[in-house]
Amino acid sequence: MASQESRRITAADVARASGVSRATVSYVLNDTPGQTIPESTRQRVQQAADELGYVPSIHARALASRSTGIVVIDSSTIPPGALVAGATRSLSRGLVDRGYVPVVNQYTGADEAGEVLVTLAQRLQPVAVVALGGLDPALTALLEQAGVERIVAPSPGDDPASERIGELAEVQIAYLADRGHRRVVYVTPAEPELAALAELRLAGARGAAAAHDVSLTAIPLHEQEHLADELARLHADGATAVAAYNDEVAVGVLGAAARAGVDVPGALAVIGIDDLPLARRTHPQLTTVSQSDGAAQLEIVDVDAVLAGRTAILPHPRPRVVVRGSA
Amino acid sequence: MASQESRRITAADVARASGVSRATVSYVLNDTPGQTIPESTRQRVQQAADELGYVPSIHARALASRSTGIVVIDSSTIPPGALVAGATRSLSRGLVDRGYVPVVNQYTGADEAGEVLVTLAQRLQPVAVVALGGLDPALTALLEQAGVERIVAPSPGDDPASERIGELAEVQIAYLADRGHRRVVYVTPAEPELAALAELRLAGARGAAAAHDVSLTAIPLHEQEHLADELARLHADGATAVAAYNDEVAVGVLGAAARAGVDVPGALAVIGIDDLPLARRTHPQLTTVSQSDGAAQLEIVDVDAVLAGRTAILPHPRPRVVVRGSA
DNA sequence: GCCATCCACTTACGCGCTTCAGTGTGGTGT
DNA sequence: ACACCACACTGAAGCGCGTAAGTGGATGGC
Repeated sequence: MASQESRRITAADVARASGVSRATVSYVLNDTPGQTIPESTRQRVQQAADELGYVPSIHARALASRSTGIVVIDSSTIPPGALVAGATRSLSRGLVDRGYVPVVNQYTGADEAGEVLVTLAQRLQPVAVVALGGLDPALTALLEQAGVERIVAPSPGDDPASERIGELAEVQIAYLADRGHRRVVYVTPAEPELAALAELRLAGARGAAAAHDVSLTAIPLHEQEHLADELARLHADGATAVAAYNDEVAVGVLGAAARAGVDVPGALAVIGIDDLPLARRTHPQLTTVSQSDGAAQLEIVDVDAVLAGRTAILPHPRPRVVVRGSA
Repeated sequence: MASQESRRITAADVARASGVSRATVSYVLNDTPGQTIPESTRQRVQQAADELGYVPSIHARALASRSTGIVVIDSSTIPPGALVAGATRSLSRGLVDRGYVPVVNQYTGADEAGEVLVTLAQRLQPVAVVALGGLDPALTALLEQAGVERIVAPSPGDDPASERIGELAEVQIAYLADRGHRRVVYVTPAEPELAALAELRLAGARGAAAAHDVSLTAIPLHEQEHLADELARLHADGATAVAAYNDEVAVGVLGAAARAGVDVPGALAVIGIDDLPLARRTHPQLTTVSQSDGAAQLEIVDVDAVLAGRTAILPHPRPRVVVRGSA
């Protein structure tokens, strides 16, 4: 069933069409410094390229120049949201305008070790990796080993997302302890693919609980009816607060509490993690731990600065509690 | 400041280490059919590759075999959400396991013409593009022209996501009309990047409203306090139901209603779209329009089938109302 | 008038890989 | 004893490009 298999247009085609050699085509199209090329030739080549719809092969380019022009924008260590989306978008635009090929690696909630990122780096051999959410030293090392020249991350070197996962739970517990809660329930997600992350969070929570002298009970996010019963029981048992694995789980806690008729925050305080847009939409609005400082921070204006590695994108994303109605 | 620039490990290194030729290395590592290679050699090569940490260059591979192994997973035509995230995740996993390099192209709300997708296709020369949200014929043509061999889209040829977007709103309105609601409020998201989609939804809703003789008022998802007031006012004005752009917006509506003391579903029915896990976590639980026959449908199990183009990824996702507590 | 420059190019190599077309060796069939 | 063939490989071409090195011709200086 093979048909006209329209061959890819190469620099050789452009050369033929404009009556010069391939080298000249390359020099013109890349504005190679140190070459003197008259405007007339330049235009002829340019026009031929346009007319033929020539698109250089990044693969051949990568081989020849050992530099791909690919930039991986990694947001795998930071949960999605408007901030990340905005940063990704503006960065992508800027990169495309400069002739780079941006490739994004999204947050999936299941790439603890950054394997996807490393695989991508190994296979695609990007010139740069821009990690919006930070990178731990181990990952950074792996990326360097994979041959990535430029690694751009916020506050390079200091605590990576994987370490912060537990820390966020510590912040929750500390906050609750501070408000006088002594018996708190930790609700983890039911999805098996989040189990590993949940373990990290729980570890952090347990550490903080010990330090602050609060007793901690962990339960998974059951189906609403069941959870409502459980919450009612635990509350009757003396629990006065629940810390949720993240905001989405917290919504489930809020729902179950409402169903059980347990007043939030009066009878039970609830705190999440992530500060998703969702957190502002519940009733009561969700108190939560945010990983980023203020919205504007993430809008990347100076793409060149980012590429030069001079700008930390999310400087010091020190977690902080955003106090709303639920705790 | 150049240092030890650790050279990339190539197939030649593996060949040298295992005492065979580069050709043999290639045959072993790719399981090239039609070659007879004894288990012993196979193992020697494999081991050498492992020990050296050999990672083939997709760029060289692309040049030589005119097939990159890159698969673009495009969700630029379908708004983000847990469904898409899940599908993307499972597809990526499957692809990586099979030696492909998945590259995702996310929804940005600003790529109406699919330029990003086309650019990506042109530069990366993927073997396949998997469009989770469907593709219109023009785009498909452009991709083919860019040399993409396999283009996988749901129910190929028929309505792309952009058409279905409005249809979902029609289902919402039809359901509400059916339950006797005559005055309904449509709540759209506030994010500017969703404006275009919201317009599509609204158009569908308006069409259905006209057909079912219901009057429709559209408002954006304001900040909670404001929305609560507005909802109270609209309810006093005779509105008995609200249809939300999607489940996440619906959560905001539920929150505002609770704040305003408007009973759901007694005084005000609320219906969402997407059937996210979230929909089961609110109180009352959210009645919503599901795009898939049960959540599992979007989890792509058979990656091979997808790659072979034999599977529409979202097979006939006939929207249906999942009735829960809120409407 | 002659060599040095500069200009405007071209030639040719090699990046790391796949793959086609061999090549030598040992075993079978007759 | 010889042809034949499967086996287990190897050699080398070439994918599309960047780029170092070269080439021939027009100027310029002295």
